[in-house]
Amino acid sequence: MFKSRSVKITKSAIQDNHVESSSDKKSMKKSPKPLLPPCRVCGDKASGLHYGLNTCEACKSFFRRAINSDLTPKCPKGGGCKIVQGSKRNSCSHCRYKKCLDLGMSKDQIQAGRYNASRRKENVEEVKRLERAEMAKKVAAESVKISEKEMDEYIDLMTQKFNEITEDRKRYNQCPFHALYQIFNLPDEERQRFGLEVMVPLKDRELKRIIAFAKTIPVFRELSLNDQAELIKQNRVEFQILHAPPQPGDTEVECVFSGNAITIDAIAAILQSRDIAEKLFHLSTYHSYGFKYPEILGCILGVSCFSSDRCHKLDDRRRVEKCHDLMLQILQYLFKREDKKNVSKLLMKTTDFLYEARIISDHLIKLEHSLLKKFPDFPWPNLLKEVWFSDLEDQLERLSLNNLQNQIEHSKPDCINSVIVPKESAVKTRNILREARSQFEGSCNSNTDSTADLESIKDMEFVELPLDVLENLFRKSNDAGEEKISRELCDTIESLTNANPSSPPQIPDLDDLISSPISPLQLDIMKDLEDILNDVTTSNLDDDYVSHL
Amino acid sequence: MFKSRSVKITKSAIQDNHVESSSDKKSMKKSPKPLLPPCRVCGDKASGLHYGLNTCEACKSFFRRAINSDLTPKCPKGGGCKIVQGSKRNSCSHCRYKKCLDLGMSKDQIQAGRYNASRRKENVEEVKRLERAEMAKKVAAESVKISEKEMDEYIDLMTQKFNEITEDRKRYNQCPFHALYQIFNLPDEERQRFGLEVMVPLKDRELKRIIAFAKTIPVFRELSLNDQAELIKQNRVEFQILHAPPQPGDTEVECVFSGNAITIDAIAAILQSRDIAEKLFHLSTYHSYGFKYPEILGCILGVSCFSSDRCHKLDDRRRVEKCHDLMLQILQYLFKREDKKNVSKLLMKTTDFLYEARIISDHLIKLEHSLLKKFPDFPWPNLLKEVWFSDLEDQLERLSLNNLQNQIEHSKPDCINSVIVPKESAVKTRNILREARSQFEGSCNSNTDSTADLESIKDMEFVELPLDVLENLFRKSNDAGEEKISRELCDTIESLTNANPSSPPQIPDLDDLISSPISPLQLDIMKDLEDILNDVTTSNLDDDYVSHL
DNA sequence: GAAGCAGGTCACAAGGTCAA
DNA sequence: TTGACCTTGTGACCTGCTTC
Ligand SMILES: [Zn+2]
Ligand SMILES: [Zn+2]
Ligand SMILES: [Zn+2]
Ligand SMILES: [Zn+2]
Repeated sequence: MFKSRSVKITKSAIQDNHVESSSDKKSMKKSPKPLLPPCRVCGDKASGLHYGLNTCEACKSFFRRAINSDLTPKCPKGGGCKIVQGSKRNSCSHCRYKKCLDLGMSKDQIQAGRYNASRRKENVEEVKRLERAEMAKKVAAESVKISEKEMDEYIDLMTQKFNEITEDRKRYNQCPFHALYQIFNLPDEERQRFGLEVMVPLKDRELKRIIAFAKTIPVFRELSLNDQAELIKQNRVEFQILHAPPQPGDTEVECVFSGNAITIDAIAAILQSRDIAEKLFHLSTYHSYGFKYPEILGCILGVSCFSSDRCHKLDDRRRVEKCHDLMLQILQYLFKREDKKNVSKLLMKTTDFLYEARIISDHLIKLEHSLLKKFPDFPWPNLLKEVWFSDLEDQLERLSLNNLQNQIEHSKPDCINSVIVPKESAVKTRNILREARSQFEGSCNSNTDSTADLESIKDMEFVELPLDVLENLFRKSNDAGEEKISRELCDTIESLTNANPSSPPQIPDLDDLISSPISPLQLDIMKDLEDILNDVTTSNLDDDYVSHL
Repeated sequence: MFKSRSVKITKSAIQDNHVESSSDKKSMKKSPKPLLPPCRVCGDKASGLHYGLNTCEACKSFFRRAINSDLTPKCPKGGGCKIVQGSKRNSCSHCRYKKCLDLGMSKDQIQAGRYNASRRKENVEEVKRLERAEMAKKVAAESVKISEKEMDEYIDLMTQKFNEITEDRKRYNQCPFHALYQIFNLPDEERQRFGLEVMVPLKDRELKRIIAFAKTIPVFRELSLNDQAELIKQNRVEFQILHAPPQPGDTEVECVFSGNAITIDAIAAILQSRDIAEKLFHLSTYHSYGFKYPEILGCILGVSCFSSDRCHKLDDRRRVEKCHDLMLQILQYLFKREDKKNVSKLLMKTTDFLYEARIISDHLIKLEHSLLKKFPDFPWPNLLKEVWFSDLEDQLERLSLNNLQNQIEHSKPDCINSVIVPKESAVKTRNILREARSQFEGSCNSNTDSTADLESIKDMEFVELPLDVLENLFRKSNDAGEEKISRELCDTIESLTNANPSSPPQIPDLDDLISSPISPLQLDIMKDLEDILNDVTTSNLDDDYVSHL
């Protein structure tokens, strides 16, 4: 963890700092990972796209020489020579040349100049895909011990519960999951509020369905209450997507959500993003792999219940990860049981399926936050408010801890006294601190950074925050979290735990779901976030800010 | 103390954090399409006007660098390097530079600021034209697939041109199409000649209108020049009927032709056939099916431009038929677009409509021939003479090869030494033979044969021709045909095809087509024609008619 | 104020160099 | 012969200015 430090940063200092930072950027840019898939010829680290193929420097030079010489791709040993990384790639130049040619290297495949956005994206996507495939392999390799009979039991259990919650969903919540987000498209605020009144109880019940499902999994029940709460909080949106994934429509531009056909344009409008709409539609392609049967969807839901990569506050992360492996093993067993031939393919598809659902859920969470901000005085149920609002905190945390901390560690620790965070986060930071009755002290300076090498942030504004302030903030947020985060959620989970395990926990009636209205003072501050952006530039961070603790 | 240090945040972190996804805003910005023709230098996607030429970013940058360096346009390899899209454009910078200069790129061609409307329109027009040409190529390559958007464009195009030629027709040729044939009813030869002098330029212009219309159809332009000429020649009379079909009159025995009401008796007298007059009048009944709107008539004209069943010398008959299908498909789409319920009924009506027009046109062609024969020394425009006269040849050929030859086969071959041909053809035969410096031998016996199976020739006079003469004749006619048929027509068509690909070809403008405008005063004498409808005499065919060719 | 272009920038690849 | 490193040309994207 960080040590508490307090450094006064004047505006001029920050200006200087910024100038320096640009030179830093250059020095940092020499090292940045190009993020390329490995050399297609030998598997070594690729240096770029050469003659139309991602290859290493060695293979690039080799091919250049090969095409300018009279080297033939005919191997005297028959052509079966393996071309792999290291000195082995030089074992047979004929076969190396042949492999280059077979993979499509050619002088008229040359690409000059910069990458365009799509090309870069392709590379990044492929690296990610490879990484995911690697992960899937690892998981398959180190499986937890569980008998087939037990796995059958697990599958039966989850299938049964899946059918139950699906039935409940049909009875009480006919509308597809995107209905909530349609509220944004309603013409006036009155109607939007009315839409909320309809939707919010459904959302609340949805959360309870998720809890009910998770609680039927024995290993889930054995986790600490905090961990159960955290897992449900972090995976709830994904769960909701996976519970009823879209099915292919009659036409290419249509998909069926909960029985309702809808066009991609409509979804794009509702979700306010064409990219996400396309990803959502792509989920329907998994329908043909059997991702529609209760057994398979139930198992996939089971897997998703144990995704720990978004969780930050787990009492026993290792245990959760083991459970996750277990569920994957059960899914693999199910695939094997149902379709022996395609197990590995189906596992791959599952990985992709979950990954895509995750991307989509990230977006949906943002939309939910917008709702919270737009209607801070709406009588949100405690449970919903807690879970949704907690996401905001988590988002900040994730931002700060996972990325900033990472970056800070790569620099000399004692040379750092400030970080640049997105303006928006700075505002949230301050608000959260205020909530915690803390003092927000010190100075902030906003600037634009248009030369950022990452495309998506080129128009974004940054705020420079003294590091100590951030550090305290993170600790504060963490400490507070351990005390009383997710009380409502824990209570709900617990109340379902007490039920007789032999008879599945009852899903409460709709009437019971709406809690008494609350005065969400905490949320008020979120309302004017956008307006406060200006203040940040001028307000001073107080040096004397010392956290209690 | 600590030194200042900034740490930049990674892209993913910021994207996750950004609630109002900026990518949405960008996707909104993405929608306005530049819509430009491809790079003139390399053919890649152009980004705008650079140094006076539509080029891609690459060629723009290249030229900028070239003029600021000591690069010469002298190629060491002789200058024949092809500069095309992709990595090939970098194969020879000298030639690339030379091509830039040759195409007129230069520093003083630069233009800053906005497009004016006209140049933007030029660009859009050219892109559309190129797209359509692409489509036309596709059609040629056997794929008759066409999108609705493309069909809409075709319809717009044809409707627009239909309106144009209709306007032109109104301005220069107020008289109905049958006015020409009224010449036969003029009392003396002097007036008939005068009538011809008035009518012939109008007919000439009419032909050019047809050419102008046909040339706007992209798939038509893609046909070989010979095929274009042949189609226009064979379908011109039909086109003329379809362009302004009669409209229902106030009474049953009246019809309105180009605004002039006329009785069926009068038409029968003019066309020298009551049967044809009735058929012509029947066309007016299609008025109620909507065969009066520019969209529909335009499309029907489009269909009629590709009727290949009267053509004998097509380079690529299959392609023409494909085009015909395409036009029918577009017409069908139009019907569907305008009136979903009656599509098949309307299509049936179209077929009938076209068939009846065809019958009528067969008759009108005969009348035109009579004119040619009656006034062989009239200064017929080359174009008209060629087209009209060629019809005679064609008619002879068709008659002879398709029908007579058929007759011959059904008889014992060695018992035949003569066949019966229409008298008219016999005359032509002799003329053609004379032209070809052949000997016309044998005797002719004239008789009438009203039982000929072809409707159009049932009232015609026949002559008996020795077989060997006919055979020689046919062979001669075929040989000559392939060499220099329709030179004038081809020239006219070609003159409307702008060959320069870099400047957008103009859609043929009718005003360019007419050499000397006709004084509308001349049209006055046509009024007198109405009164002189009494003398319908079958004038004798002149055997001594020798065509100048 | 939007559209549009010249010029700048720098990520990118081809090809050259040279020590191993 | 190989491959790490360097030089040079390229082009996707951006900025600032002009024009409408
Ligand atoms: Zn390699
Ligand atoms: Zn080998
Ligand atoms: Zn170009
Ligand atoms: Zn050259």
